[in-house]
This record gives sequence, structure tokens and C-alpha cells, in this order.
Amino acid sequence: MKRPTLKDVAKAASVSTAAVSYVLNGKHEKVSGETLERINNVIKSLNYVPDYSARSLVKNQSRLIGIVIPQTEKHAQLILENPWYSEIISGIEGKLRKYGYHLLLSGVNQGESYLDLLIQRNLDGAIIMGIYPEEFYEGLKKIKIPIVLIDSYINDSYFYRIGIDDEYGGYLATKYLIDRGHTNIGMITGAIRREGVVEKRFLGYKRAIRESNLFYNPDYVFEDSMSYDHGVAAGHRIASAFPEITAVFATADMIAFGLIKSFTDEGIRTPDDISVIGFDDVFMSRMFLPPLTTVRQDIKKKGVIAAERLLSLIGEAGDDDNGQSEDLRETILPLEIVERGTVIRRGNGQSLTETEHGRG
Amino acid sequence: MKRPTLKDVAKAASVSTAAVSYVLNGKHEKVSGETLERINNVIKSLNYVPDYSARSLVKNQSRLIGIVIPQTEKHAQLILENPWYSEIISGIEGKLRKYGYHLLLSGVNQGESYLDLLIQRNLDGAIIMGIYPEEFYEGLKKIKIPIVLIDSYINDSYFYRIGIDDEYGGYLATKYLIDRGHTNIGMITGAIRREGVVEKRFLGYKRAIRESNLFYNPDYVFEDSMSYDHGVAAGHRIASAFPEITAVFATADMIAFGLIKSFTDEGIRTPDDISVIGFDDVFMSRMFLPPLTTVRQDIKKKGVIAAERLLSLIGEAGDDDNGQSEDLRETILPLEIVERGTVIRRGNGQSLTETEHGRG
DNA sequence: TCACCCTTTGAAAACACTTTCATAACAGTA
DNA sequence: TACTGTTATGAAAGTGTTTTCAAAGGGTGA
Repeated sequence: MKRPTLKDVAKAASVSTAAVSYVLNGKHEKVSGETLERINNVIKSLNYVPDYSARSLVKNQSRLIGIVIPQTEKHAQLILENPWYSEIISGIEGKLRKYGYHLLLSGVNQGESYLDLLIQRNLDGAIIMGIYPEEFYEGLKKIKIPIVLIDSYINDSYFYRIGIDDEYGGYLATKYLIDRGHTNIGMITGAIRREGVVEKRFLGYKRAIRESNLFYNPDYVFEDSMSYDHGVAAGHRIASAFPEITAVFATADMIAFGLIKSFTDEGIRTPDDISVIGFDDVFMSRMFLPPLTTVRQDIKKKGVIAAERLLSLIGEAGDDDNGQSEDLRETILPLEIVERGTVIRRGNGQSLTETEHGRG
Repeated sequence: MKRPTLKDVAKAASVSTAAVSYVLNGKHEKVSGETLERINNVIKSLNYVPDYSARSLVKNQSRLIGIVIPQTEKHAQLILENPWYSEIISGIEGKLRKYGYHLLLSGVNQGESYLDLLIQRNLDGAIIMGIYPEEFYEGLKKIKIPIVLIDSYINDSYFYRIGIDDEYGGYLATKYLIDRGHTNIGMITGAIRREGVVEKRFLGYKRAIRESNLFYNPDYVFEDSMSYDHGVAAGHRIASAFPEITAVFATADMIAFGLIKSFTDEGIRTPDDISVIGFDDVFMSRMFLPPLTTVRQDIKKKGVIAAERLLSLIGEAGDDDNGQSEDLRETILPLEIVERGTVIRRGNGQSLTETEHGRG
């Protein structure tokens, strides 16, 4: 009752293993119609399924795609808690499975051992999220495997990248607040790292402020982590130390949720007392109360496109590229502001002349 | 510049491949200290990493664990959007990686092809979430692979199960509302399927009602899907057709969010006008405004335990079981109500005598 | 010095496939 | 009938490991 092998099938159909292999791989031109049918019958009756390990060994490809998710050092746990990742993975998985590829999901801290994994498991490609040390990317290049980077600003034409214009996003959000009469605008954000998305959004924030001839106050940017908790902490800090701030740009929706929560606890109402704009438009942003005004990117689509790009690199023609050969190295997805309930026009009310520089 | 193989290492160290294999697999007793060192040096200098495909082929094990996530038929997309899954996967991944296992994540619809995958890829085990057709489980049993079922009520001692007492959870939630003076209690839920968690929670709901000598009204249970959207729809329906309902039990936090949202849109305040209790305590429940009162289960722990159980089944002693050999086939995790801001005692206020049977 | 035993080593088979290449079979043509 | 060309088939080599088993090596005791 052992699992049948290709050899068993060959014997039962009284053909060579080569013939069986041919039909398994759809090389029908190598096999006559009659034997084809015979072999197929045996396969079915024996319940034969090919062994990927063996196949992988000889073909040197695994039909496995690696997905890399950054992992906090503290918790040694995936950042999956951030719904952003869930959404993008959902997009990736859907596409990949359609083409017979499977997902190898790994949390990665500093890149370290992932390179070995890539080699050991013969991965056919990888989709990488997050920012890692220089050496990681160098290692990636050495292993000659198709790589798609999501939200990375690594300036190396070796890699294929899917992203958004984060600088513009930051600008958009900030400008949106400025246009609504806000002049003291805080920014709450994760770590501003060299060439990371956050840095770009920060740049956009500053550009909007300067362009409008407002004063850029470094004290108004609260940098820590892309987390709910940071939002909470920053919210309390703003409430107690910066009453003049009337609007904040959170560089992630999760941060915005934390902000609003702590504002609420402090008795500051959103948007009546302070406006908040987020970034991402994760699934739950529209569920939040009040629904979050935010800079929307199509997260799931990002995943789908990343998967398509990878497939086409592997040679599976997964790209629904309509002929136009744009520069495939870099795909920038559009951004838009979705207006919901957390931003209000300042000066809309009555008492603002009285307490011009603050919420009171 | 090809990737070095074990054979290359052997040659460079002028030993046989067997010796190299021994040190790779930590069989140090087979290799003298001197050669051990020499081999290790060569491995390092050649940057050698073993090929899992080959190893897998001969050892007939892959160090790969399958994770099965149910998938909606419509969207052919993972249900990852539900943060519940993200959290549990996060728990699983953390544990498994520590032991050198990797995660193969798949969305599965009706079970169909997953059985083949299990065989093809030589998976060492699988963790299965969701409910599938009978044949799927039959197939699972035939392939003799360690399987851990999460939240399943399949009554078959072949499988190892991790879950909670859903009936009790439903009872707990409903009783909590009853104890706070509510008598007309709605239940909003996903599909009540044979032997599913939802059915159990439903049973608990009914038990609590009967036990308190209240009238069980089938019209008060809104069955559709475990989704935010269903919550929204049900909320509107309750607002327009069932003004006498003063509290609802949502069998998933996601549903509760939808409910509260639609109540808000209808001008019904939570908890002042209607109380809502959820189930799960997903990460975002405490972030919600108002923070959601809910039946808490430790989702991440569920994942960790599932992983541990699987590891110990595989023989990796991943179980931190402190000696007691309870019935490992079934692990029931505790449940507790976390009181936050969405349930209020009825009759607490003043006007309730006036409009005794309704919100007004 | 020899026999014996224990440790260390290496040759080779096995794992389940793919693919190349040679051959067999066959029909068609001169 | 012999030759050519085409197609269908199968033998065998190769893929990178693990593991068994036999042999070599080295020490010990007599």
C-alpha cells in the first residue's frame, strides 16, 4: 500500500517511465494517442500523484514562491497583525495558486538566514516586503532568482519593484489638510529610515508645508513605529503638549486609529476638535468610527500585480500586460484621498477667531 | 560558478560524501574531531547549503507544514482579510520557524485538490482551519500525515483538535446580556453549519435564553456570513423591523463592527440605545470606538499550541507539555468576557418604564 | 609480532523523477 | 526490394542527498 511511483505506473501500463513522464508533462507529441489514453487510465486508477521533491531535484525549480514579511525583533512574530499584510498576501496567493505555484511564508528579521532558505528550497522567486540591510539585497542578487520588491526604494535596476509614490502621498495628505485651513499639522510616523516609504512620505509632508509658506516645526513630527500603540502615545503627547496642533497626518491607518483613540480618551473629539488623515486605507478604515479619511492605495491589487510580475519573470506569462511594454522594472500604483469622517475644515465653526492658535 | 554540492565539499575536503552528510546531520559520533573541523571549514568557505529537494527525496520528509485557510467561493481569495486568521498564523509561524519548519500557505475551497498537494509536496503535517466536506477528512486520514484541526467539531479520534468551548462561549455572551437586564436579544451570525463553531455558539445562545425563561424568537437570529457586511445588513434590518431588540450577540467581532456601524448610521447609539457583544477579541476590537465588549479567546495562543501539537506529533518535541499527559487529542482553550464599551445595563436610565419594550 | 576489536572512512545503492539519445517500427518512395 | 525519413518508444544517465555496509586504519593486550 505504498504510494505509487512513476515506475509503478510505467509497469502497469507496460511502457517506459519516459512515456509516463511525457504525458505527465503534457508533451503529447511524444506519445501516441493510444498509449496516452492507456497511461492516463493507469494514473487515475492507481491514484498516482508525482513527487515534487524528485521533480524539483532534476528540474531545479520548485513551484514555490517565497513571501517575506518583516518581523519585529521583540516579538519574533509576524507583523501580520497589521491588516495591510493580510490584504496584500491575499492578493498574492489568489493569483499564484491559479498558476500552480505555492506560497512559502516566512517572517524575516534582518534578512540573515533567508538567503539560505531561498537556495535550499530552490524557490522559483520571491516577493519581499520591508526594508533590510544592504547585504541582504546583495545576497539576493547573487542568487539569481526573480525578485519582486514591494514598497522598496532600493535603487538597483536588478530588482523589480511595485510601489506607490510615497512622496506624493505624503504631499497629498498634508496638502489636503492645509487646503482645509489647518496650519499646525503634526505628523505621526514609523521610523524614518534611509530610502524607506516613511522617509518619502515625510518629504512630501515637508514639501506641502513649505510650498504653502507655513512654518515647518520639527517638534510636530513624532517618529517611532508604524503601530497602533505609537498612535496612542503620540496622541496623548499632542493633547498635553501641543494644543495648537489642529490636524495630524498619520503615515499609516493603524497609527491613526491609535491617535483617535487617545484623543477620545483625552476628551478631544475627532474631527470636531482635531482632524486626522491616515495612509493606506486598510480594510478596517471604513469600518472605524468615525470612518477614517485616508490616502488610499489598492493594497490587494499591489499583491496581484506583484504576483503577475513574478510569474512573467519566471516565464509563466502571468502578466496581464496589454502589450504596452512600459518599464516593467518599476510599477507605480495610483493614490487617491478618500474623504470620510475624520477631517474637518478649520474655521468652519465660530469660535476660531477667539482662540486662533489652538483647540482651546 | 554553479552552486556547490555535497560532492564538491567532499572533494575539497578530500573525504567521502558520507562524511560530509554526517556532519551536516549532526552525527558527530561518526566523524572524528579533526575531519569534522576540516569539513566545516570547507562548507563555510564554499558557502555550501544543502538542497532540500534532494534531502526530501531520500528522507521522505520536507520540513514543510501546510496551513489551510478557507476561501470564499466568490472571490477566490483568502479570508485573510479577517484579522482572526492573521493573528493565528502569526502564532503558528513564530513557533514553527524556531524548529526549522516552513509554512506552506494555501487557500482551499472545498478541499478538493489539497489532498494531492499534501502528497506531492511531502508535507510533514498540516494545520487546518475551516469546515470542509466529509470526503476531505476521509482523504486526510488516508494520507497518514499528522493533522491538527483548529475549531473543528469533527468527531473522529484520528484528528488532533484545538479549539474552544463554543457552546459555552455563546452561553456566556448571551447570559451576560441577560444579566444586564436585556430580554429581547438578537443573534447575528455566519452560516449555521452541521457541527461548526457557529452552531455551537447558537446552541449556547438558546440555552441561555431558555434557562432564563425568556422567549426564544427565531426571528431574532440573523444568519448569513461571518462578515462585516452581514453585520451592516443585519443592523439596518434590526433598526427598521425589530425596535424591541435592545441587545445583540454577534458571533464574530467583525460582525459586531458592521452592526455598530449601521446602528450609528441609523441614529441608534451603542451602547446607549442598543448593546452589542462580539466574539473573538481580535486585535482591533480594543481599537474600535467604542471599544468592543466581547468574548475573548487567545487567538495567537491557539496558533502556538496548534504548532506545538503538530511538532510533537512529528517528533520534534515542540510540546511544552509539562509532563501531564492529558488527552492530547483535544485541547480546549479558555474563554472570558472582556468588558469594554458596547454593553450597558438596561433600565439603568430613566425613561425605560415609559417605552418599556423598545428603544423608542 | 600477531590477533582482535573498535573507530573512522568511503563506495555504492536508493530515492522518484526528467531528458537525451539511440533504436525500433513503419510507411512512403525509387 | 532496398533505402530514406518520420514517428514512437525505451534504456540509461543524471539530479543531490542519505544511509548501509564493508573495509581500512589504529590501537591494545597477549
